[in-house]
Amino acid sequence: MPGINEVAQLAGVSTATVSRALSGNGHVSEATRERVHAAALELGYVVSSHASALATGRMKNVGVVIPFLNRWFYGAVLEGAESALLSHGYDLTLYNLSGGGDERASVFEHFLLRKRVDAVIAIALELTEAEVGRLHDLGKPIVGVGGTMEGVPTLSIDDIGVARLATEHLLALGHTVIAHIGGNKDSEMDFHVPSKRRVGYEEALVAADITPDPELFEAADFTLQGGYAAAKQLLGNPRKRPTAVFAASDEMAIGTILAARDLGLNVPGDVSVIGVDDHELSDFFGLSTVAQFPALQGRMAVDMLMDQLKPGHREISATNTALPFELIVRSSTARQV
Amino acid sequence: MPGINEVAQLAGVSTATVSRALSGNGHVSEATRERVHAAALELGYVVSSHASALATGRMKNVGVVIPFLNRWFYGAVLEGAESALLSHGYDLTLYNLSGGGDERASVFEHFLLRKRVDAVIAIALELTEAEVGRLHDLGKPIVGVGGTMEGVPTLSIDDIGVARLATEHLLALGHTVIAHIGGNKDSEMDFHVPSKRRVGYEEALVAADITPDPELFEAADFTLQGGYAAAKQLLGNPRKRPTAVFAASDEMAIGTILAARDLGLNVPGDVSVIGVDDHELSDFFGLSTVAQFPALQGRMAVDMLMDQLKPGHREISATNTALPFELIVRSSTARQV
DNA sequence: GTGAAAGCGCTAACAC
DNA sequence: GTGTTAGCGCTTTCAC
Repeated sequence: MPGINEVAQLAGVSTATVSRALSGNGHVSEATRERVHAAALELGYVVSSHASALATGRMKNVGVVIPFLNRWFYGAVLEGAESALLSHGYDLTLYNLSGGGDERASVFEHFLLRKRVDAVIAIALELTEAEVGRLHDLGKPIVGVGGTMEGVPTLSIDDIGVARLATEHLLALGHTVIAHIGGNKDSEMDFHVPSKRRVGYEEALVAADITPDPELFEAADFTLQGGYAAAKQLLGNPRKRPTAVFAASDEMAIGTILAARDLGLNVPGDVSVIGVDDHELSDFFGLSTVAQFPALQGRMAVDMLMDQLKPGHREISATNTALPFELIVRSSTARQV
Repeated sequence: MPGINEVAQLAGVSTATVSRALSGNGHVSEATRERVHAAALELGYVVSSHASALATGRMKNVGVVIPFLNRWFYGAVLEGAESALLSHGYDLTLYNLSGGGDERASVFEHFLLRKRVDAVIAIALELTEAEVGRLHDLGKPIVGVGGTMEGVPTLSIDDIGVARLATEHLLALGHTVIAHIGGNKDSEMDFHVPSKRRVGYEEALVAADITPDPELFEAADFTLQGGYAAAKQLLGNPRKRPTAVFAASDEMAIGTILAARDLGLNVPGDVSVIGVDDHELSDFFGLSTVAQFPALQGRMAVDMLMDQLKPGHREISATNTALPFELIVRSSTARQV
């Protein structure tokens, strides 16, 4: 493993010059620059990141904390963040907090704080004040995605607005008996997403002079299976069958479409279905949905972080930035006749 | 940010003792151990990983290279690897190679080699000899998952055996006209998985004295949509409709089930369907499958790596270890009457 | 434009 | 069991 010394020797310059030539910091004549690069290439030299990190205090590495890895949405956010980070020359150190609570404590105590990362992106995870404080004490910027956090710049979607938009679409089509499949206690994640979506749903109904009916609400766990079971309950009710269903996630909406089929109901003839996400399968199922753009979310988080990591921008404006969303109408929703 | 010096001062010992007490290497009296820990806690001290990495040469960090993030299978492998790594006190630095070819070169040149990682786990990615050589020159162990690689210990499933098992299940149920949905050129990933599965399928047929019929093969891209389209072709053929379909992935198998429904065919009454993976949705669809256990694969890869990272075990036995798989019979396969 | 040298914060011999 | 000290491999003033 060649070190900077070997390169310096081969190029006939000092290690300082090698450092300058390779990092681009400081002035080096074009001629020596080339000589150094050639020498480095010949020796297959690569800087030792710890040595340079030790000398500069910068790691070029950001920690990403995320609650799930094998769910489409989170995978997509992660993918967006990873490629953005890579293009900025940063590594991404992954911390998956799907396990229990002590795993979380351990990640914070033993990993994030070891100054191995320059900054942290928290996805769909609400950090405690203590966690935020600890990180900030160490001078590490944080960006949150998926909800707001005191003292932390965040990126989050207007979940109430998303739900209202979906519900309004159904209302505009003439539906009045609109059911909602939302979250249960377990899926009431860190930012109360399920609750907010239910609020948006109810707001839209009220705005249309319809009183929300608790019987038209079913809780599920945001999975296809859960949506299927919930939809069976809703659509199987002979007394009060909804003509439309707004599911808080596309996976649950797809479960709803499948349940409708199994009950002999036609979508959208007998029942309209709309979800949230624009899941990779939504197009296949012709599901109308309110798209959020997870990969974009990951990329935006990285951009925000890069701003904060720039030497100048020291004052963090700990505000929330709204994430875009968009109604996509496919064939699962139709006018109520 | 307190350093080891402050802790040493507060505890009234030398920095060496602090290091020993905190890392557990070397002997320290119980009394001072406690004093040091108390001091560290009071100051909120955490070791600087770069400083210790520079001093020891160990980073406690492994790089994971993976081709996809938002596909269930890969997410699950990653999840298994992440939690195993965490429990060994290692960080996981993620490199997603879903992008183009230059992204791959860049990851190797600029990231993996910066000695930020102690080792590399390559998932479903066949490293070139040059890549392996470069890594080994730097003294970094590698473990491969999903296929074999010259000079690298690997973990991989017997794809031919998997396919044979699935096909034999169908044969044993009395099916003789068995179609196969395999991969297309694009999905012919690094280890020729689709080709191997097709070979296994054909071997099983031949062993049962059935001549593989090219007309009963359709290529798809391993997605649900792709499987659906392929199945439509196969099951829509009025002249030679198969009574069973073996899909090379569960997602394609689920697509097949959906296609059968849309064609008015009953599964398993009219057509039996079997896949590979044991995808999270397979149980819901009653899909018979040959399970592979992605999270376990991730964990096993980490275990192999830890063995190699142990001081003693310097000689790498670059052999392949077979991964377990298992037939799971659900309701999508039945006796051909 | 380039070199010399002083660290960055820790660990690991080596003494005691 | 504990302290002293010499690096680990870079970056970055400060001279020249």
